[in-house]
Amino acid sequence: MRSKAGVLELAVLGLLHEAPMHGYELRKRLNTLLGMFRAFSYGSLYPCLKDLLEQGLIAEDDQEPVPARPAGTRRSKIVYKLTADGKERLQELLSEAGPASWEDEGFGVHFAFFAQTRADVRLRILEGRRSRLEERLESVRAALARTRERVDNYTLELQQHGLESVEREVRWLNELIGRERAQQADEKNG
Amino acid sequence: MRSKAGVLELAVLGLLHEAPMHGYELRKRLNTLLGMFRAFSYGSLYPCLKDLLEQGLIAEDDQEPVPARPAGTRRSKIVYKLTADGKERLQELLSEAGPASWEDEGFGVHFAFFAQTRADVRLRILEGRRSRLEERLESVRAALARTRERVDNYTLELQQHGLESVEREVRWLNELIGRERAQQADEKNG
DNA sequence: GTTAGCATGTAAGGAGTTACATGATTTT
DNA sequence: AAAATCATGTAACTCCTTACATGCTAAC
Repeated sequence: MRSKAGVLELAVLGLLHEAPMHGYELRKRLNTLLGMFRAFSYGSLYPCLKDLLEQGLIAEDDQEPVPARPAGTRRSKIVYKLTADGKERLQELLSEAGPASWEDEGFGVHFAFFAQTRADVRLRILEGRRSRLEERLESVRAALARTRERVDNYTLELQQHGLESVEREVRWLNELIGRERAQQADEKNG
Repeated sequence: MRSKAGVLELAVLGLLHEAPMHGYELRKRLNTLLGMFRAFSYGSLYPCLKDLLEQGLIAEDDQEPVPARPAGTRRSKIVYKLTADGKERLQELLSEAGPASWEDEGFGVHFAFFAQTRADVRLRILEGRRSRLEERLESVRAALARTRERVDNYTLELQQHGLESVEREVRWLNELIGRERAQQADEKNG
């Protein structure tokens, strides 16, 4: 019966785990963190915060540097922090190495919090994404081989560029997977 | 008062302009055409076809090779073709060089139909996308310079990879723009 | 003292997905 | 004759956006 299982939830919990923050700041950090991959608007962030608050995963952080404030005055900043439940939920989200973590929508966000993710989960996510991309490559290459001649130059150019982009990401993943494996081997020996 | 102004409308009209087709085939062609960029499900395609039919932009193509069919039997394939209004609408969509044509969601689809697009519109779309990406590069580079030290390796790796991907697309656009310009110059001379 | 940016929020809606439901046709 | 895949469609829902509404605070 849990709602809002989207990327935003993870992103917000992950960022608040690093440091308490208010909504406006959160959104900016979010959009620089995810830079090229995603951008969120206030219209989705604030409802999400409201929801997380109701679920008890985050709470208002009242440790303000200037506590003396006329009663009844609405403070203009609302700083949020993770609750114990929120930390637990974050760990749960960071532990799942399933489609949600390697499909296009989720991969960037999951990767962004790899520093807080267990090594074995990291590896499975990277491998999951790689095989997802390889599936895609194969199906597009097959389609290209089938329709080779009967397609205009722009369409071809687009497919070629798409293909190369994905091939590039696969090479990147290969390197990361290699590093992760080496690191795991180091830890076993050490 | 026009609805469904999404990418699907353009994609469907564009594909039907090349040849009449039924929904199932349309979806497959769509997903190989856009390959790496997008994928649509039947749940969005069929409602879209219904909508286009109601708007009179497409019509059922009854020129079947086997016209003799027991009356009352629902034929299992429904082949659609563009109407005159549909062709007009397609031209309208292909002529607009605005944000819809160079933002992430729309660019791939617009590019895919460049063969049917006027040369000046093509150029403006390519330039629009390039400056959009350059804006993004600048803001991410600025963010990177600001937060350089206080960020973990994975986050850095992600941002770096994102940056390089976009830089690569910019180079690709540069090449395409160069080609378009050369082609236009050729046409002026002859 | 007014513009620009900080800060929070809501209502309406867009564009798509998933899951379901059904039946025809082809392949094994 | 069973299984796969072709083919069409709907209902409920998700996640997010846009546009709006409001007020505070810093800089020029």
